[in-house]
This record gives sequence, C-alpha cells and structure tokens, in this order.
Amino acid sequence: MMPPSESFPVNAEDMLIGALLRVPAQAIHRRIITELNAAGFDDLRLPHIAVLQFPGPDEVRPATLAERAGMSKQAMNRLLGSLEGFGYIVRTNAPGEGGARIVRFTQRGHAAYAKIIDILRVIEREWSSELGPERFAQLKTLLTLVWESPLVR
Amino acid sequence: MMPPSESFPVNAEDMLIGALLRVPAQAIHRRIITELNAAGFDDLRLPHIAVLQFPGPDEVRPATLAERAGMSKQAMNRLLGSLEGFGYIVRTNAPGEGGARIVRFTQRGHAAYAKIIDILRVIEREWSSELGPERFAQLKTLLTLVWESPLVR
DNA sequence: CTCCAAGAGTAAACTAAGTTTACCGATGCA
DNA sequence: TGCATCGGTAAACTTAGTTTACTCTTGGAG
Repeated sequence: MMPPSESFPVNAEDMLIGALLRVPAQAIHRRIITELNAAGFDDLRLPHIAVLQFPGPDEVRPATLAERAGMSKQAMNRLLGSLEGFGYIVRTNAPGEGGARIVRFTQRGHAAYAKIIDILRVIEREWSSELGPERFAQLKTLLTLVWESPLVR
Repeated sequence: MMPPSESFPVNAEDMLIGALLRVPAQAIHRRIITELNAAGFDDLRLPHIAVLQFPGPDEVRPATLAERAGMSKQAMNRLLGSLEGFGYIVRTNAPGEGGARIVRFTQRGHAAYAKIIDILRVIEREWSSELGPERFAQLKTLLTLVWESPLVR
C-alpha cells in the first residue's frame, strides 16, 4: 500500500533502537518490491522477500529457507509454490537424500535476484552520499558487528 | 512461530544494508511480542506492532496511525477494533471535528506500551554491553541520521 | 531382516490480515 | 442550498500463515 510519510516530531534522543531499525528496513522492503515490479518482475509481492532475502534460495532445501525466514515449512512451501508457478524457481528431488528437495533459481529467478542486489547497491550509494562515505561505512560495520553477535539469534 | 537460527556463513563484506537492518529489526519484533505475551499481554500479536510502534497511538486519529504504519485506514481500523476488544484502547468521537475519532489508551494499553519501552531498554542495554557503549551510541546516532534524512520517507 | 523413530515434504482446514470497492456523515466553502 | 472533501466504516475478496495430520525415505536397534 501507500508508504508512510512520517511527519511527527523527531526527538533523536527519545528514539529507541526498535523504531530506528524498523523504519528504514521497512522502507527498503517497499522500495525493493516497487522497483522489482517496475522492472517487469510484477508478480513478486512483499512476502516473497522472505524467500529472496540474503543469501537467496539457490541450491537450498525448503526447510532451511523456512528456518532462515523464521516461518513454518508449510508457509514457506506455499511461497515456494507461488514462486515456482511464476517461474522464478524449480524444486527438484535431491538425489539419494530421502524425499528431500532442492530449490534452484530459473533464469528469471536469477535475474530477479540480481535485480534486488542492484537495487540495494543503489540504495547504498544514496545512503553513502547522504551520510558521507565514512559514516555509512561505519554504520555497516556496526550493523555487521550486531549481526555477528549472539544478539540477533 | 519459531525464530530463525541462522547458521550460514557470514561474510561481512558481502552483506548489504537490507539484510543488515532486516535481521535485527525482525529479532526485536519477535522478542517484543514474546515478552509482552509472557508478561500477561497475551492477546497481542505481531501485526499489533504496527499500532503500538513509536510514538504510540495515544491521542491520535486512526487515519494518522494508518499513515504511520503505511497501511490502509481499513486495515488499521481492524487492528484498532481488535485492540479495543482486548481492552487496550478506546475510540471516542473528537468533539466538533466531523466524524473524526480519537484513539486513547486504556490503563491496560498504557501498561502494555510501558512494557514495550521496558523491553526495548533492556535490549539496548544488552546491545550496549555487547558492542561497547561508545559503539552502541554511535550506531544509534548514525541510525538517527538516517531517520532524519529524506532517505526513509 | 524387520520394525520403528526421525526428518523432509505436502495437504487441508482454519484463522487472521490486508486490499479493493463502496457507502455514511459532518464540515466548510462556493 | 449544494456539493466536494475528509474521516470513518462495512463487506467481499484474496492472501498468508498456523495447526494438525499424513506420506515417504533413511537409518538404526533389536
């Protein structure tokens, strides 16, 4: 739907980490979907982000994707079903591995994933020029520390 | 549902800003809901975050809340309906202002919101002690810059 | 060798969420 | 007086995600 256009007073010191992370993360998601749609990948919607998120679903088991996304295998399976229907991925049997399956990108899937990377790189350039390259690099470094810490597990 | 327990290789330099923001933001949301539920506010679910998010729905119009959350008035109204049913808020008519309504916290609503602030403060303390206070402060400063910039509007 | 537990995938029913479309009521201005 | 506008609602439709339950395969314990 419509993007938020926040205009309430911003008191920097009052902001808690939750809002500080949520708002930009949301803005990025919306933008990814919007630009993906505009680029011809117009059957992708917000929930598909759960599948397409880093590091992508190529050569991965559905159950692994479900865990990454923090959702049930069944919910992930439905998403995969729609992505397969749209021609972004295929699921094939993992040979010799029980009933296990492997998700693989189709050409269209690869293209969409590459487009996401492109969009993110553009966003990074914008942020970098808005904040200044050193500060942006610092931000990424700090977020990477968070990522690597046990905080978000 | 189950939280993700990421264990794929993390190459710091490959991480794009999207994933760096999304993962911790998601982790925080899950934790807020989990602890809120554990604290007796057990009818609150993930979507309610859209209403309870900073700076909270007290003394605010439904349409404003919808815009903040980036969703339709109708979707917000449903959320408000459920929150009202659970006794977290009440909607009263704004006197003299057309059919306009005002959302107000009940006591329970105030308590839940205060609990969210508490949880976030605990999280901030944890992050601060994990990263070191200076680095954590720096992270917040940088995120505040992002927030104040036109990047996320 | 057989049986059974464990793990992966799938299916179906149910619930919840959010969008579109459409309508009501009040305000305020031409 | 008439009407455009804005805020709020309602209903129908669609999409998502959970729970519950079943299948198939593998691998071990007996």
